[in-house]
Amino acid sequence: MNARTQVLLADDHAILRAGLAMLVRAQPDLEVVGEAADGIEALEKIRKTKPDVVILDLTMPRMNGFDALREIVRDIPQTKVLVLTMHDDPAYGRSLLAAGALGYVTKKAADRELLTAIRTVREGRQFVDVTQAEDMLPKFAARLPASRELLSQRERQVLALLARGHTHQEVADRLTLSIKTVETYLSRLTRKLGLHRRAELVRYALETGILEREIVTE
Amino acid sequence: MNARTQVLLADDHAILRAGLAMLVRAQPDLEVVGEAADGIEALEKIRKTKPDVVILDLTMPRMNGFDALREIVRDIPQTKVLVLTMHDDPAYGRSLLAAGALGYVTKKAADRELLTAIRTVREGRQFVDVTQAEDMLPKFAARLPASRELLSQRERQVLALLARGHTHQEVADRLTLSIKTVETYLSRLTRKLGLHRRAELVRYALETGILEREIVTE
DNA sequence: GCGCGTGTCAGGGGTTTTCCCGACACCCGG
DNA sequence: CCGGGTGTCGGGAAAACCCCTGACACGCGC
Repeated sequence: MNARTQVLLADDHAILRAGLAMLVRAQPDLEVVGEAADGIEALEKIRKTKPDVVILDLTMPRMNGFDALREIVRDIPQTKVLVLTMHDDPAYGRSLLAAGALGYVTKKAADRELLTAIRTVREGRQFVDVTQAEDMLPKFAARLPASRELLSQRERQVLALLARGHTHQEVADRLTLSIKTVETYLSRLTRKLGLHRRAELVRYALETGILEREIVTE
Repeated sequence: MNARTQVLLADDHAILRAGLAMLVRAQPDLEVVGEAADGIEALEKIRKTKPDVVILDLTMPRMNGFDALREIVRDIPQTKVLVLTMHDDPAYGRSLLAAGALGYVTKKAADRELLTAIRTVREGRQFVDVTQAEDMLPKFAARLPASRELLSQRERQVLALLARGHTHQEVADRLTLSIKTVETYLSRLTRKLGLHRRAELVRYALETGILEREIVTE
């Protein structure tokens, strides 16, 4: 069984994908079996090609990487997920592993590190970017119970747009909603999170990555 | 004069750099003469190698791409700057061109597009990512004349706090200013940047790293 | 099948924020 | 020594936000 490890690339940045593809193809033990520019496309191709490893970006249109991750873990468990993100928040990485990702590498990492990560998760072992792994694995055991279901998808969208500085009306327009609906979401958000000042909501969005990865393409 | 076009890559994501490097090296008319992971390193290497084109990311540690851009334009004008950003805000692109960048390509663009951009700016011609270029170039003519230090320290502080969702009053309290003073800064910001909607200012802050790096401890 | 959470919308009114004018003093460079 | 950029502040009006009350439909779980 010395077939090459099949890798699928999912990232909305075509340039990055092209680079990754060249990098991976240059390895004798790896091959690229597909690319995807968003979560939905990634899921389709994963179902079709059943790659050994998928390199998954989190910020993607249509379906973000986080949701894609959950579906992959549930439906195609034989495909190992290596998350490649731009952010380097250890707390964030933890919830990724909790959600079923096997590896976590930031785009700041060196390319050899990414290759090592691919080979590690291929074996079913966890790999975490050493540059910020130090305090992550220990704490990992004491994971938070699924508390990120706190907010609904729609609420996260609204929060993301709000955090980006949009007015209620702009959010409503973007989501094709009434401003009143948006304000309902906002009031639910403040109630759920116990955060009443705008800056607190923005901070929450920044810290949880909602602002970065909740893409609203409409 | 058929020497290869010398390209320097400045981006804090090593993986992306590696990919870009392979992509560029695969071109017969281009070569990579250096890489940099932050703005300061980029400036050093540009001064040393005087590349024809620098591919410049905006979000970088130590010195962000925007500041680097201004220094390059001022000190090493023979090096053409092609900005490679993750975001796709046309309004933002305009201020990049105003600040002296010759090109503007998002990471979502295809790799061929990036190569075209490199070859275009090499000739001294402007290149703007076609995917969102439509309304940009016309408006560009009506830009403010390139002032060098675009934003003052104080203006950046105010912008950072605003982008974090603070109200004018909160910003004023944090900086121990009158709310009226804060509002003057804001109006100057909008005038300087040509960005009038709040969301545009927030995005500008996110992209230039002002939001993340402008620490206000007071 | 009855809640509960979600998604959607509305009215109204008080409060806050933001926006657009103007103002003045300082420093620095041409 | 004068003009531009900056740092500082005000007044007043328009816009946005906040809050509360109410409504209805849908899906999902127990």
